[in-house]
Amino acid sequence: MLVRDGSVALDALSEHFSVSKMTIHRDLDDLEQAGLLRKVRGGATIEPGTQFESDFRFRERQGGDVKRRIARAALELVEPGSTVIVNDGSMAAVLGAMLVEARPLTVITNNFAVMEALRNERGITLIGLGGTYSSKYNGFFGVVTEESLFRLRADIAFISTPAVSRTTSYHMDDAVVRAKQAMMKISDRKCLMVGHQRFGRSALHAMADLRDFDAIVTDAEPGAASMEELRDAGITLTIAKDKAE
Amino acid sequence: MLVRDGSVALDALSEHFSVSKMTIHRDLDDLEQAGLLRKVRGGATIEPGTQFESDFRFRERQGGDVKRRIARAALELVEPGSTVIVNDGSMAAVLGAMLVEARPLTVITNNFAVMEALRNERGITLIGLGGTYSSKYNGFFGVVTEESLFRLRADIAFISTPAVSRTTSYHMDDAVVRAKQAMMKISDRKCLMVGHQRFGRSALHAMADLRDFDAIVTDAEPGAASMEELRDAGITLTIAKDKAE
DNA sequence: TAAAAAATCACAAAAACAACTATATTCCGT
DNA sequence: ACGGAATATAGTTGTTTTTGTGATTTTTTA
Repeated sequence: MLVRDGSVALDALSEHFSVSKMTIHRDLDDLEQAGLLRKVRGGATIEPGTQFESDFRFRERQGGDVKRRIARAALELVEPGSTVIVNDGSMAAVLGAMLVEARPLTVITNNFAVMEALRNERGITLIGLGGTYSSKYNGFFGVVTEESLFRLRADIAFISTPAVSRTTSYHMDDAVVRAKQAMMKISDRKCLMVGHQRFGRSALHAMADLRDFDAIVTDAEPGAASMEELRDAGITLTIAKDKAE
Repeated sequence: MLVRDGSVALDALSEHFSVSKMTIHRDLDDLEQAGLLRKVRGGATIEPGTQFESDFRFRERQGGDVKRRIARAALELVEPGSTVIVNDGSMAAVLGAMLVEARPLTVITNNFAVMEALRNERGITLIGLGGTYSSKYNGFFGVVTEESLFRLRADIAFISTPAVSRTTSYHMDDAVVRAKQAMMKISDRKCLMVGHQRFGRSALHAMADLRDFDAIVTDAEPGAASMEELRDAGITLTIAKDKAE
């Protein structure tokens, strides 16, 4: 129900499963503990907040068009023969699948969806990053991931983010931040991919300053306030045009 | 009753067949195991659940009979709560899918099929090993894999091999051998899984001496010559019995 | 600020589970 | 065909877990 509608009422759940509200409360508490949803008054939601990021299975279904546009614009930066890093996230997964168009390539990723998509493609050398699997992000994280990264280097890293406030990008999860930072450290060039609605949001952990990126690809101009802040900081956005191609 | 009504109450079944509720419980457990229904509090239903679709019980059916038998015997060595390593290969993949039965577990693997099977199972902490993906072996290998392993430790490692000659196991691929050896090094106990036809064969690279393993599981006795060599070396095989269970 | 709605708490009740006992059924050698 | 061991099946009892109820507190709304 959450994946379909984004949120549910407690009463609806109680009715649907014919159990008491108390039971629903308790079960939602458990699910919240497990990080699968966020309890709100009167029910539960899967929409992300500052501390909560929704399950990738939900994010995967959202805004496919926007993601495709941004990914396609990002793809322009990839030179055949180079080594590319793709981070976690559903937008990154879309880009990952497109990488076959720039063959031959070496692709480094901790994103399980990208591994699935590229593993049997000829002309793609796939280097998977290990670590502890997170089903929420559908990827690998942790010390193992970071240590593996420091044995490698890449020409360009594609990083995505759920929140950009002023000139800083944020993420609610510590381990995810560290993985992204490690990826940036070992790459000559860095490209940030972010939907225009993600501007003006923030989250618990700061991830990187926008000036650290060589390119910032988005699908449309964010609000005037954000634009001004960016202009002041001398940051230019690459706007992925409507499905020209 | 399920087909007609979609669900049944445990009390109704108990009354209808005039047996105790306990008996109904046990029978429903069996039927659930066989994948015919789903137990819910107070009864059973055939409505599909959310988690239910990726049904491991059916997944296990893929893979030859021999592999299944060896894997099931190997499963006996797994204690709930421990850390298990599963190496590459299709027999290992069959074992990997069975590991849900010994939950909770931490599973370390470079086997892509195992990652696919276990990644969304609750009660399984999946630690994927990174490295260069090999589509031939459907897994990850190379320096990154080995280095990652040395940051970890495990209670038991399940290693498979395509060739055993005298008291040594072999593999044709250098990188695979190194990964397997690294896995053995960081595990308290080691278990070798090998089909009986693989005895009396050899390959380019020596992998390990059979005496290094705490258990060697196979499906049937190999030829008399092999048996004698093993006996002389004081090695005992565990023969996985025919589909007992 | 009071009324209403929702969430929480504490305890009773129901259900599920585990361990053990009893009873039936099958298998085997004679 | 028989007795008896081995095995499978069902029942009992006691424990643990889950759920429901109604009182109580907190939060929201008017």
